[in-house]
Amino acid sequence: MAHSPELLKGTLQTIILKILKDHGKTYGYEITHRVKELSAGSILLTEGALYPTLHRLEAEGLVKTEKVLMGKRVRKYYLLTPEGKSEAKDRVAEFVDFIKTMSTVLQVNIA
Amino acid sequence: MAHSPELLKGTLQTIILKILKDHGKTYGYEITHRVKELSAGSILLTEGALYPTLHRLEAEGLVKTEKVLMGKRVRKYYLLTPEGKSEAKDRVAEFVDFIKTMSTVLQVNIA
DNA sequence: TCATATACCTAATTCAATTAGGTATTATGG
DNA sequence: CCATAATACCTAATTGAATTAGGTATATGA
Repeated sequence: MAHSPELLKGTLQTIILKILKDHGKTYGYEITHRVKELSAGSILLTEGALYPTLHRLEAEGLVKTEKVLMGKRVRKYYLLTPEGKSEAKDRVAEFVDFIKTMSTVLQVNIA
Repeated sequence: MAHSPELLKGTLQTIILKILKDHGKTYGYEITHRVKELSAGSILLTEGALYPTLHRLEAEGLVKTEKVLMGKRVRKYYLLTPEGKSEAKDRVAEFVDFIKTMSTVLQVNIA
């Protein structure tokens, strides 16, 4: 079911950037649920990992935020900046490249 | 050329176990060169990463060592224990599973 | 009313990997 | 013949992303 968390390291930013690119503005809690759904439950992005990563991406200028009042609760949407969009594309391409290399090194067929 | 080192995190043990499984007994310096060659220069496994990992695998009982005297120099071969062989298989399978999941999440085709 | 879900967050810790060395032997080009 | 590169082992200190383990508050369904 769930993957070894070791392998997930280094992929969190890529996942989040891609989610934001495909889905447009998304709030934090929603991101964890989208990842869980897309991965059929095998990638469980905890909030302790999510929020620091989002804040890091924001500090790097790759995402920006919009606060929306929902009843008495403030919901914070995250969305890509233009640089974020470009970076999302690059990171995904890099990941594809990486798994191609790894497939060769590990001598496995990805079909 | 070289990949973002972030993505490599968590894959080092898998790479090393697979090299030892395919190649049989191999010494440390040789492992770095095999990985570099197999990856066409895009995975540069430094010795600072390699040796601690090999020692960790040894402590976990997945690899054992054989010292061979080459002239005045001691060469230390690393080879899989039976548990290491089994673990190598499992780790590679896990990695394949992981990239399948990631392909879905990132919506990319691996061909 | 009480647990569960929603929704944001952070502080402390962990631990693999990076950086930056150290030591010594063996080949090789000028 | 000598200096440099290549071979070959290693470790200590640091980094930094992720994990663990919380905290706060609102909304909802049984």
